[in-house]
Amino acid sequence: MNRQEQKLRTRRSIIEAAFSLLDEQRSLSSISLREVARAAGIAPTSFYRHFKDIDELGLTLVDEAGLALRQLMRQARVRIASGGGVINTSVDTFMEFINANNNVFRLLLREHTGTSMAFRAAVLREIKHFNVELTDYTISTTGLPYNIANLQAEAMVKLVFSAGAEALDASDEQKANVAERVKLQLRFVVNGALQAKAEQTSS
Amino acid sequence: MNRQEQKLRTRRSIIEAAFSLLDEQRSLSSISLREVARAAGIAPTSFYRHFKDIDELGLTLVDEAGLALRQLMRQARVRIASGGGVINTSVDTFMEFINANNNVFRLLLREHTGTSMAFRAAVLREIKHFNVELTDYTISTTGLPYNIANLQAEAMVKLVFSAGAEALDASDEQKANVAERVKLQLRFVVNGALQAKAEQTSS
DNA sequence: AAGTTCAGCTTACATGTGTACGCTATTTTA
DNA sequence: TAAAATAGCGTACACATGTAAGCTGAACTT
Repeated sequence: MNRQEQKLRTRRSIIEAAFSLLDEQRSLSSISLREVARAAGIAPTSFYRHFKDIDELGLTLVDEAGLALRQLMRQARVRIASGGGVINTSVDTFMEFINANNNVFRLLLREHTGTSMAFRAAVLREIKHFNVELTDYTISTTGLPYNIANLQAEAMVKLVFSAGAEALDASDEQKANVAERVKLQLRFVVNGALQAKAEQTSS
Repeated sequence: MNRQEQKLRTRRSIIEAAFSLLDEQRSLSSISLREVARAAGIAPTSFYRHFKDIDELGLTLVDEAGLALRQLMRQARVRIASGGGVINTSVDTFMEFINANNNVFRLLLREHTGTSMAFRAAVLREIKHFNVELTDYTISTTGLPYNIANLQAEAMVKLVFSAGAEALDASDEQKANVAERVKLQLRFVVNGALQAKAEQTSS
């Protein structure tokens, strides 16, 4: 077996091990190097062959989580194109993601308000992607002026993420309920923004 | 000096010490008993004379933070009564609170998505207070039906808390900007909810 | 074939942790 | 005033942590 290949494989298993440790009771700052090494099946000191720090691993995890989220976005856009309503499709896609990638979303949520400035910044970067994309989309489909579209997009992302947070701890029925509610709330925002545009242009 | 009184005083200094440790890099789960004891100026083992656990201290802190938040709410209501606009006054009051009680709000924000189920539940209870109060207020002032008022209130609380999170890390100018933006977003929500009512009653 | 590289290992150490145990000094009770 | 209660302390122990140092064997290079 190739040496480079083997190294990558081990690196992968470290990352997977770390994700598996990030259940509802652990955050990045609370998992120890030794613990990760143990779960990955390597000696503690071998960890350093792959990451300088445990923080470097953390940043890698945030990046991976962000990547997964961006893939989700793309998927949502495809589904929207084939009809079904923007809000409905987006929220449903998002909720499916949370269900399927529990720990991935939990990581983002937790580190968003976590203790590491670097992690917070990394998560914010990912959220900003969402905002930019949604702003652009809104402008191109509704013709809202930039400032209003941007405010609307930001509010929507915040509401969806908050709903996602609720859904993480919730039962299946509760999850459905959360999804329903956030859809209605998103409609409030959309309609409010439209109204704001009407007022702005008529003045 | 009274013995009971002295005990309370020490208990206070433990709590204060803990709050002082909860800066932007520390969460409840990352502060150690010994650290708190050190900061409070007592021996590690003396801690147990006041709290069974470090978790028990944590719950106390969340409760205290919640109390501070409820006092804030009352203050906002007073200021609203003397004019100035509900949204404006509420957001301004909230932002002042965050500025003045940095670590207190940070605690709530962090533990809201933290690693301890008990802490999360405790924070949720505090947020629910906000929702209930705001829902009642909305019904009594606008006559919105319960379901709509409730959705609106929930969305508003979420947006304000999210804005608070942003403000925590922000400079003064940025803070002002965040406040401006969230006010506009709240207006979106309010107007959207009003519109939803119009549609619901006309059907 | 000989030499070099390097992923992963074992061993080791200093440091921080939670908490059990028992003592002391002071307040409180009787 | 004598006895009981108790806030706070010092000592002690078992444990987990990060990481330094050096070794080994297999994969690569020449």
